[in-house]
Amino acid sequence: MAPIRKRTYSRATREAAELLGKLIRLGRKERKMTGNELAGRAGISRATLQKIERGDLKCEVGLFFEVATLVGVKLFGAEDSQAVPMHLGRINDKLALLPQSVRTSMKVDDDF
Amino acid sequence: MAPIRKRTYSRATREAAELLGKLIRLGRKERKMTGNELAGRAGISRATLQKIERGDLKCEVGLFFEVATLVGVKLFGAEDSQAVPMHLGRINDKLALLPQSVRTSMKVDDDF
DNA sequence: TATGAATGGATATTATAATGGTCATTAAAT
DNA sequence: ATTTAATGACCATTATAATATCCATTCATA
Repeated sequence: MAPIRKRTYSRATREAAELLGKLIRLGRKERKMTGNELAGRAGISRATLQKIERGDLKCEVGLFFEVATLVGVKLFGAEDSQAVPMHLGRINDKLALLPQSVRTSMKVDDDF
Repeated sequence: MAPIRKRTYSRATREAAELLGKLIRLGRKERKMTGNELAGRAGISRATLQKIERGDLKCEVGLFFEVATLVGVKLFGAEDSQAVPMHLGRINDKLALLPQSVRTSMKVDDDF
């Protein structure tokens, strides 16, 4: 009955999702696809596609990305299909160098 | 009991989420934050943060973006804070020019 | 202008994500 | 080497996203 959970999102988050949603809608229209067509291809309902194009933050990230991919929206400025895998490789390297566990140095015991 | 719904995602989608997740983990470690700290700041559970950093496609896009923002991961190659709003403006302009409704021209009646 | 496709929005139901808790393992700092 | 925070993983519960379906409206075409 009572709304138990209320989330807030930063402006950056809201605008990023709104942008992605509109890029998707733009891509869809450029390809002359209807909402039903795109939803069908993505394997989702038209209602969900509408939420995505509206930038609804509650939708699955997987659905956002899947639909974006279907209409040719490049994620992470991925010019070609190998950009993301390549970027992934570099990130893995950087992560491997970092300490595995972050430890906040418990005490600044500098009075020795 | 029986798994009713099974979704598949394209490779591009999976890799994009994996990349974003790792960028988040990298950003977190660079800032020397623990999982609990970041989860707390984002207002989510540690378990959910772990899913996000793993690139779990089932998580909310809003949570992905919120956490990314918190650790300084730039979405859509947004160098500064005004890049996304500016991009948004341009997209709105392009959308305004397009026909509001996509109509698959019923018949290719080109024998006139 | 008429007409039907396309869209926008709402709702009840169903599938599932997020949570909070627990336990085992790892590894940073002493 | 010891200690203990940090992490990784799992599970039952709860909150909620996705669906299906509906109706109203808009608008591209004939």
